[in-house]
Amino acid sequence: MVASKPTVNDVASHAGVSLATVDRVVNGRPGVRTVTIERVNKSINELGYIRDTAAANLARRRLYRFTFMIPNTDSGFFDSLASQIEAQTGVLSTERTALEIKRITAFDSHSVVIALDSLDNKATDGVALIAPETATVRDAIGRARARGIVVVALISDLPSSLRNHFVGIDNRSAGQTAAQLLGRFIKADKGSILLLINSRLARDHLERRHGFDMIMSEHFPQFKVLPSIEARDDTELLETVLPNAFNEWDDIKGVYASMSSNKGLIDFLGNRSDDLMVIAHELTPLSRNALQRGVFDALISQDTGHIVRSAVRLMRATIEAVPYNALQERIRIDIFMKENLPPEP
Amino acid sequence: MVASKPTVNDVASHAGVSLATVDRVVNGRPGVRTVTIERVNKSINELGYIRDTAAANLARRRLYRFTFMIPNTDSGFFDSLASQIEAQTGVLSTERTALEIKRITAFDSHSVVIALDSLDNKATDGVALIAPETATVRDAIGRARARGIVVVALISDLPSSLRNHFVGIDNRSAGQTAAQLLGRFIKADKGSILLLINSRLARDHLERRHGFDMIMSEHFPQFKVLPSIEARDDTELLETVLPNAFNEWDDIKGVYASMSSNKGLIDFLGNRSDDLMVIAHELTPLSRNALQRGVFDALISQDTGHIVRSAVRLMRATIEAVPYNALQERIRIDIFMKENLPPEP
DNA sequence: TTGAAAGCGGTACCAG
DNA sequence: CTGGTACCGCTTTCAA
Repeated sequence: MVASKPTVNDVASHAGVSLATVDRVVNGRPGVRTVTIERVNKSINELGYIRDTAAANLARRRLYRFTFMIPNTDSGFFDSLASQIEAQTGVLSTERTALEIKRITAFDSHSVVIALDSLDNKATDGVALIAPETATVRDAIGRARARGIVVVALISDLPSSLRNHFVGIDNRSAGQTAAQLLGRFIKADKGSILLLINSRLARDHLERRHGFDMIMSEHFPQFKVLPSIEARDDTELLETVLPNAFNEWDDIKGVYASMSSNKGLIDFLGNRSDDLMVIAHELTPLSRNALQRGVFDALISQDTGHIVRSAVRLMRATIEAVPYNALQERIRIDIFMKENLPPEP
Repeated sequence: MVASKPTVNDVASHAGVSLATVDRVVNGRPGVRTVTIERVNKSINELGYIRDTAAANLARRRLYRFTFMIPNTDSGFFDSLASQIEAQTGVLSTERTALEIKRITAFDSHSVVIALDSLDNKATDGVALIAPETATVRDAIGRARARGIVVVALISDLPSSLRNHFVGIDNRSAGQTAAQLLGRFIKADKGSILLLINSRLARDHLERRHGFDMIMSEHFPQFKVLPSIEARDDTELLETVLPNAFNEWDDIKGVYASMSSNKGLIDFLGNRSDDLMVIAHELTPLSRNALQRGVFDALISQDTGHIVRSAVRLMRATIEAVPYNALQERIRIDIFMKENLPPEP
């Protein structure tokens, strides 16, 4: 009964013009008189025409080629990100989008710069990047963009060069969330809190620390937050650094591990049995297991599937110069406890 | 350089058959000799063909009409669900799917039965249902299905009639999560905990209570969980019931509000100032505000957008008789605190 | 049991 | 500036 959606054909006949002209107007292509444009737009409004993007993509047959640059660190989180990218590859091939993964050396601007400069703008339309915020990286991003490659920041923001082109959680809020949970979980009425980060160059970890400190000093002044330990996702490094910390400070009641590889920490904590409260980041097979065994008390996480899909949408929107609602696409800060863990993939 | 994805045409010529035959095989339609089927499948595998669903839908031009039956209770949660359905309507019109909302009387099987029986199977392909688990509802679901209408349960499972056709959170886990949070948040070393539910007929609330009790007795035996109060999303009822409860039990240290309308509870708590810990369900404008003001300490929630999209995918998959990965589509149990609230919509 | 051909809603090239 | 038309990848009559 309900007339089906109007198509370009309906608009064309209603406006008394040809298909081609309607197409020109709809896609804002040049070569149409203003009066004609107005006539077509009038018909579009009157008929309530909405473009069928699926059909458009089919006809257009444009292929988007995107590269994801992921640190090659031994981290379940980046592995999960990579596997999500692979998982999306199948789905996206239907949407004329091809994804490629390039592993770069972690915490190394130079590696990022080389990877970025070697990008062929004939074979790559966009790149999603996890990188430290340094001057050389910023310059390389500028060069890639000058060659017409769209660049977005993943996980860790690069506001100096990629304003509004960031896909990831609000890390300050993540740090605040961790602080609130940890502060409430710790039963003792005083003590120290240990904070582990990847690297002082990583903006995401700095932001988390800021958020964490803010809540701690405001709501839990009875706890003392120790200086951050830089762990660099380095399991061996942690093997020496952690015992030292616990020797030096004998009243540690909580740990906030903001880094992306938890192996060293879990190994260390697994051998202890005290009432330490531990909050870590990112849901991975390792951290899931630690949560289930009670080694971790909660996890702050971000959905890697969401991140990948959002990054793709952001790159496409940028290329097509259509709006992208960053607020709406904002990645959630997930809180996981043993009880609300999602099923294993 | 990379040859583009193979199409039905490639498969057809590779297998030495026509387009129509490939289509028959791909879609499992009858009327093809077994040998031919095998030949086509062989080509499909060799070429790595994957069906372009966008093009398929375009050609198929089938329209799916789905109805969502939502309780008409004064609840921000159901409103949010309804607005998500409306929001999806635009997007889905592109995917040849039309959504309709029908508000039914809350907690009333009779209303559900009437709505279900009045569904025209010529105008409706599927219905997503929030309903109590009663015999009359089960029978009405049976009749709708007999008429060829696909039925799925939303939010609250109806396992007796809709095995594997449920979209919502695992409510037992949700109750466990609430218990774990509440138990950890409460600083006192003993006291009572108040539990509020919608209705004893609502399976979701029963499951939450079970999960809650399980964790409480196992990990927090020092707290006493009081009998559930049935609140029926009725603000006025709560106005009398809550003061009574707090008079009768003067050592209440925590509240777990499992119902979907929090208005009455917030009004009541807003006038008190004690160290009560409160965990409620569902992120709505009201509960968001309560969280921000510190009236609530945490929220257990489920993403209404996800639920709507998942329900649509489940109904479509059922109609097309293609597999639906319930595990993969499982709705997350979200935990929100003041610090990790998503931006307002 | 199979194939040819006409679309689905758009896009893009080529003429006029 | 505008129109005609041949596709895009797949489905669906209608005949053979």
